[in-house]
Amino acid sequence: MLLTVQNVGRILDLYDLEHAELGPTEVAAKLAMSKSKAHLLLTSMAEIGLLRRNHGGRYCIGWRALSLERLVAGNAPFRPLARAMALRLARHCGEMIHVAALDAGRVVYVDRVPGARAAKVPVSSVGAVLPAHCSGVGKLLLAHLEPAEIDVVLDQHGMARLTPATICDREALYAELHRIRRDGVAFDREEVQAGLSCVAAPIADADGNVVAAMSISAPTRRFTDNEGAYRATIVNATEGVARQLRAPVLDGVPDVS
Amino acid sequence: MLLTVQNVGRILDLYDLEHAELGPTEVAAKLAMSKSKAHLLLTSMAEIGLLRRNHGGRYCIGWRALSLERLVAGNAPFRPLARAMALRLARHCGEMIHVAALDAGRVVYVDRVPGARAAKVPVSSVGAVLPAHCSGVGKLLLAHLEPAEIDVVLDQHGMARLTPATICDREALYAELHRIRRDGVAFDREEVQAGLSCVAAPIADADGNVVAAMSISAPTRRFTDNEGAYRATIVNATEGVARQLRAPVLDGVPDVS
DNA sequence: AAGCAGCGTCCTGATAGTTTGGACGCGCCC
DNA sequence: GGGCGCGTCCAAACTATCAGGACGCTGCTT
Repeated sequence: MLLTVQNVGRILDLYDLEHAELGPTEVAAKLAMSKSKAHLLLTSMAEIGLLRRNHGGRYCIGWRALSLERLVAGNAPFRPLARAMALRLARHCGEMIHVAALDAGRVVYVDRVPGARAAKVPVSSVGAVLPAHCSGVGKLLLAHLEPAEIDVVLDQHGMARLTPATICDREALYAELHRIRRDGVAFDREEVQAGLSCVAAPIADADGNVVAAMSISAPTRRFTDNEGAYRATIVNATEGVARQLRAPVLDGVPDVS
Repeated sequence: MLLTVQNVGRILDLYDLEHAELGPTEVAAKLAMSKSKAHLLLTSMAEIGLLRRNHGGRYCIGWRALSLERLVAGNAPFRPLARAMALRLARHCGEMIHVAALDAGRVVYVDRVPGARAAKVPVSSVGAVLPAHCSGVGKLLLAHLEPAEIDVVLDQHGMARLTPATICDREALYAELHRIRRDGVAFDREEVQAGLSCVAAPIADADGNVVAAMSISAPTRRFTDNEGAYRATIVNATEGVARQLRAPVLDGVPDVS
């Protein structure tokens, strides 16, 4: 691990919706480094377009993020398939559909399709990042990691409490992940957001590796009323996506890879 | 300029729609560095989420790009204003409207709104990156840099020929940029794409700095028929955006910065 | 109005991380 | 089955990075 690259990552970590601009002094204080080092990192990141220099020497995320985002879309074969399926699901059950993947131990929402009567989910716009120990998709993706990997992730990011229902005990989480592996689905009962529940199922690629997860979210009341149906629906949907991923031949056109 | 950060930038530069995956050997060859160094850079970038490790040790753009994209949106005050204006323009004249900014010497398309009869513009989806010496927005943004900066940009990225009309002579470009500064608008007459022309005008922030450009693109035939009207329209539109940027008080609500 | 405090920026020597080249194991193609 | 190419990993040589301080500036206080 190159230390300079690690510092680049730590600086990017500092940015969120409340902190859209940062100066050298602020960065130096938060990361416990010298001001000159912070300044050098910021100017260098600005030169490669990751950051952008504002009036007055403060730095915000650069336009290059837009072009990078464009490159992400193409190289994940599951993404267009999952999106098409999410659209069908949203039309079918009217709820909020999420597609998420694991990135550096955290959950990234890759896609989001609201249904007609979908619940407002404030924390999960596309690109939003959440810890993996809560949320249906998070626990599900975590459950399909190597056991050693799970510990690394938990050590790295901790187990913050988001609601009274969040699982913050490591042994309890182990048990939960075991259940998830056994059942093939993960439930989130108000662990992320009070009043909001969801059920998630895994999307496996052609090699059987879990590369993403899809979920149906709904207000807890409506969710419990339809729990069985939603569970069956999400499992069918993700298995459908996995089937398409396993089948490289579509419409008689052979894969050209 | 931190060398390691520069290398991160050079690796990101290697990715485009045709090269969505790269391995250490490929990177080492293209950047003339040792394979072990390329490998170390790739793994480090993967650890901070900029890249993502595929099956078989190849690396593609990571999910973090999605979350970064989300952070770009908020911190450019002109962006929502320009978008609203672009929507009005597209409805009004029916053509393709672009909003672009300069990033590390290249043009990044920040927004794109197609009108009802808009021409298909294949090269300019949001996040697309183009050299600055061609295209209306590119020349316009270039024209408002410091003269020394212009040379730096041209030295860095060259002046590739995209169509027979592309300006590839440096003196000719200087003259063109001078005209653009004088007239306040930049024309692109098939310099990027045969059959496609556009007119661009600058968006200036409260300090008078040109932070972005907006353009109306159309098939050359229709464009020349409406040239005067389009020019007046885009100038009015960008001045309208600039006026809103200069006025921190909107609807009687004082700015809370 | 002058002084002060805080910020971003830049410079130079001391240091520690980066770079290199090679060796290993693996899968693929011949 | 053998060879080739790839991704991965290791230890020493070296070069870029790091820390501390000084400068100019802006905005605020006294």
